[in-house]
Amino acid sequence: MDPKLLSGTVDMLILQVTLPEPTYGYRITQDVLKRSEGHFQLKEGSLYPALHRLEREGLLQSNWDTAESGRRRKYYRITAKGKKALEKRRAEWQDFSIGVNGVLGAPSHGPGLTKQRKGFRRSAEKDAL
Amino acid sequence: MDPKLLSGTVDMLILQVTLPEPTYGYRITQDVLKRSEGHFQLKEGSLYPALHRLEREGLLQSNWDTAESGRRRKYYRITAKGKKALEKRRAEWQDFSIGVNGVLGAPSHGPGLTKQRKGFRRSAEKDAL
DNA sequence: TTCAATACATTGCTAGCCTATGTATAGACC
DNA sequence: GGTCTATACATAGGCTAGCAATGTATTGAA
Repeated sequence: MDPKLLSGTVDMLILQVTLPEPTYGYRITQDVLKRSEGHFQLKEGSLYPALHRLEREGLLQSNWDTAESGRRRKYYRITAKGKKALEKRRAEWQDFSIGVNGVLGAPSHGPGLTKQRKGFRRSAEKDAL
Repeated sequence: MDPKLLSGTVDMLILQVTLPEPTYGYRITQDVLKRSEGHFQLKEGSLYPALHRLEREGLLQSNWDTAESGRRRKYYRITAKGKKALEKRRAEWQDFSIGVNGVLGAPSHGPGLTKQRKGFRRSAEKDAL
């Protein structure tokens, strides 16, 4: 997987997985790996700077806690501002995805995609492939 | 549109639009803009370096020509190597797209992420292809 | 005690998209 | 002629963010 592709989606992915409940860095990597069907292996060098960035921007809040196992973990929870930002980024992703698939001449589908355009993409498919 | 998202797809998009017939820089920007439903405005500062890069890598070949209009244009055509690379990048894009949509979750009935559940997912990625 | 997994963090590198800027021509309009 | 817009190619410099490499530390199993 070309790491360049991931660029710009990492924040969205992180916000998304913090949505159901507060979680912590290491678990986020496992979550993303699993939920992406093994496609994304979020590296520490990307994850932790991203978490710090998101907290700095007020999209996440954190607190240290110690699990029963005895391990210290920094739990992150999404803020109201973070939820709004997530909404926006999801919408951007939809647009982006539609755009790319439009150029590729492929149909675009995705979660929560409710605005399939009518007759969009007509010219694209005749010369695709 | 967050420019970061585009990162890593520009080459693929360019290769794709050169597939049907040799074309030139300015036209590529117009093509991409149109075929993406106005979502992508490929900037010169991204386009021309990308074209040079692709040529350097042997995925495109170019030649100067003068159109009937009298304008000098640099026409790019895709090479065999370029076609292979395009195939690969298309496949990568598919994987990537599936991965992101997997993390974002299943289509929510009634768009919005407020009614997110855990343990969704299965149906989302099937039709993402 | 040795190793893997868990857990957080930073430094420095690199790639690539963009803004800004530059050059030049064609065609339209006044 | 003069001016404006669209067309057409190109580069320099800045910024961002993902990554590899590295460091620290704990838990639990072999």
